[in-house]
This record gives sequence, structure tokens and C-alpha cells, in this order.
Amino acid sequence: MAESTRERILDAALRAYGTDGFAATSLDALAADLGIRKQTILYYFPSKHAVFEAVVDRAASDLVKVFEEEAARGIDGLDQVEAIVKRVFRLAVRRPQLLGLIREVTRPGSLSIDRLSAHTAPIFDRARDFLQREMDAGRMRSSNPEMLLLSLYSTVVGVATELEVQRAMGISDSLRGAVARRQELIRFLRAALEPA
Amino acid sequence: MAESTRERILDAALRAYGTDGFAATSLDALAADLGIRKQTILYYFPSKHAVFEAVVDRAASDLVKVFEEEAARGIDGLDQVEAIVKRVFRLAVRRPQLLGLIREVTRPGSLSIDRLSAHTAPIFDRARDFLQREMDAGRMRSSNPEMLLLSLYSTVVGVATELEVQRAMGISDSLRGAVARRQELIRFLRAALEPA
DNA sequence: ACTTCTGTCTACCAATTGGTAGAGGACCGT
DNA sequence: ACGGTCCTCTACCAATTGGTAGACAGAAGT
Repeated sequence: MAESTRERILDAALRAYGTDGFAATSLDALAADLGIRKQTILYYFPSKHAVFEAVVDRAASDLVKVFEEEAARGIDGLDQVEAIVKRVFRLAVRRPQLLGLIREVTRPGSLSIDRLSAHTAPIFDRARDFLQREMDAGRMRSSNPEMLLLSLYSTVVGVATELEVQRAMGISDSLRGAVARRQELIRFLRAALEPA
Repeated sequence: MAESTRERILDAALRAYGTDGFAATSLDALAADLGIRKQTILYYFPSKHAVFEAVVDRAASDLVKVFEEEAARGIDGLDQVEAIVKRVFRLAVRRPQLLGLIREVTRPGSLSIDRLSAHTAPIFDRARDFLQREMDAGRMRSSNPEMLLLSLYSTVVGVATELEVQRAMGISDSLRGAVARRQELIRFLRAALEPA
């Protein structure tokens, strides 16, 4: 079955908001990209901002699903960290706009940050518990798990999404480049996390 | 002497573009914030985009200055990394919009990325050389210096600027919080970089 | 006194913005 | 055949956008 109009709108909106941003994407541009009129968009969503919120909701639940799937496997220690990094990279390669949207939402002064937080809070909690558990078990260098989580988040998301910075540094952004980046990142994280 | 109108415009524009973004900031809003008409802004700058470029230029050279000052001290190994992290954090606390602007410019699909790169390329080169030198001297775990630089960049900038993510994780964003974050980050980086 | 230059303003403008009102077609169950 | 619902459209609209033209005031040079 062909994708419903509503779904097509959300797909196009994710692409546009994830690369150009919310403010820079007009309803007219979005509609033109889909070959429809903006009034059709406003039939499915009450306002431009409502489109954004729907996109955030869907992106967040996609993201959460990835983590839940991974967590369900119940791997231990640094292997678990490595597995998650690999998943995030696969996502960054396959659906770069998704991480772009996260970046858009988490910018200072964002409107829909709470909407995103509501989805992600449980996985943050779970991640923190995981780190604490691993530290207690001596499989990971002990430190403040919240701060560590923040460092991990920044590193992984940054390496996965800061493509322009990479270009500026002269790093190749080919697929082979992505694999190399991932490998180097995993080595970096293992070194940072291994117990002394 | 009172600040010139041109300087006042650049200050206000940095604040606005660094928090709300370029597209979301109209010339009218910018002018209203300064108590002038937008035509006065257009007297000093030929277009809205020219204002942005001027802001990027000034922000980039401020940033570069910070690094050059630090590099001039010629510290070795991990102490140098720690000193730079401290500088970046001081910047993040004192002028958060400056890092916000960097974030805006480095977003995928950005227009003025090349303008920023032109300024920062020399310090990236210098940083890469520094890392290579330290590895050769055995003061740092050896790995690909370019990739390592990217990991460092992501981690430092992320921890310094991802305030909304920190809120979502339940981390305090007070000044004391910033100090704690910095301390934890330095421990994290030391662990990641120390030779085996 | 006259001119020139600098800076800020008022008055516009065409294009674009998000959003409303409602027509009309396609498909539905009856 | 027919009323209702679903979907997409045309036709508008008021507000806002970035940008132009030019008036006007003050200071400076001559």
C-alpha cells in the first residue's frame, strides 16, 4: 500500500526540519516538495508548530525503539557501549536527518524540548542505572554516572553528526570514513571507560 | 567612549543568532531590541546575511584568539588539554551565545561554514600537529590524531553547550554544576588520552 | 554662509508568511 | 439515487519579511 499523505508529510518535514531547521522551512516549501498545497498539510495538522511536534514525537519514538531493542539484548560492560555506538552510527548513516532533528530540538531556546525529554527520560534513566551497575561490578572506571553519560552523549552524537566540522578538519565523510570514525571512537571510549 | 552603533548591532546579532538562530531572527526584531529602525542596520550592512557573516567573522576571530593565547604558553601533554578545556568552559559560561553561534554555523546545510573554516583551519592544523607530537613523545596514547581531534571537539563542545540535554538528564546547570561538569570531563579525557 | 558627509529616520514596496473559508470531487453505506 | 464523510483544492487575508528611496538633522570643512 502507498504511504498515506500524513506519513509523507511527516517524512518530508523530518527531512526539512532536520537539515534546514524549523524556522527556515515554510509550509509552502514543504508542500511544494510533496507536490501538494499547504492547505492539505493544514488539514492534517492544526498549525505549523503542530507538524513539528508530530515530527519530534515520531523521531523520538524511533530513537527510543533503537535503544530498547539494544537494551533487551542485555550485554555487559564495554561491549554494551560498543553495541550502542554502532547502532547510533548506523542511524546516522541511514537517517541523518533524524539526528539533525535532535540537534535542532536540543538547541538553547528550543520550544519542543520538553516533548523530546518526555520520550527520552526513561532511556536516560536506564543508561544511568546501567553505568552505575557496571561501575559497582568493577567493569567500568568509577565516576559520576550522570556526568559520564553526558560526556558519552556529547562524544557519540558529535562524532556522528558534526559532518561540517569534520569537513573543516579535512576528514573524509565517505562511508569508509564513517566506519573509520566509528572504530576510532570505540577505541577512544574503551580507553576512557576501562577500569584502571 | 560609548560603543559604536555598528558594534552594538553585532553584539545584539550574536546574542540573537546564537540562541534563536539566523532564520528565526528578523531584522525588525533585531532593531527593536536595540531601539533603532532596521534601516539603520541596513545602513551598516548591505543585507541580513551580511550581518550574519560579520557576526561569524568576529566570533571566529574571538575564538581563535583564545586558542592562540593558550597555545603561546606552550604547555605539554595532558596539562595542555586540560588548560584548553578550562578556557572553553570559561567561554561557555561567560559568552554562551558565542558557542551557540558556532553550533548554528556548523549545522548541516549551513551557508557560512566556509567563512568559519577559513578562520579555524590554522588552529585545527596546529591542534593536530600537537596531538601527533605528543603521541610521538609517548605522552599520549597513540591513535589517529585527526579522529582523536574530532572526538575531543565533540566531547568538549557538547559538554559545554548541550545545556538542554543536561536538563533532560536531570543535571544541574548552575555555575557549580559547570565546574563539576568540567572536572568530570577532564577526568574523562585524561583517562581516554593517557598512554597505556 | 554654503556644501558635503554621516547617521538615522519615515514612507514605501513586492514577496512570503501562517492561517481561514469554503467549493468540489471521490467514495461510502443506505 | 442520495446524504455524509474524507480529502484536496482555489481563493483569500492580514501580518511580517528583507530591501529601496529619499527626507532631514547635525557636524565638519571651506
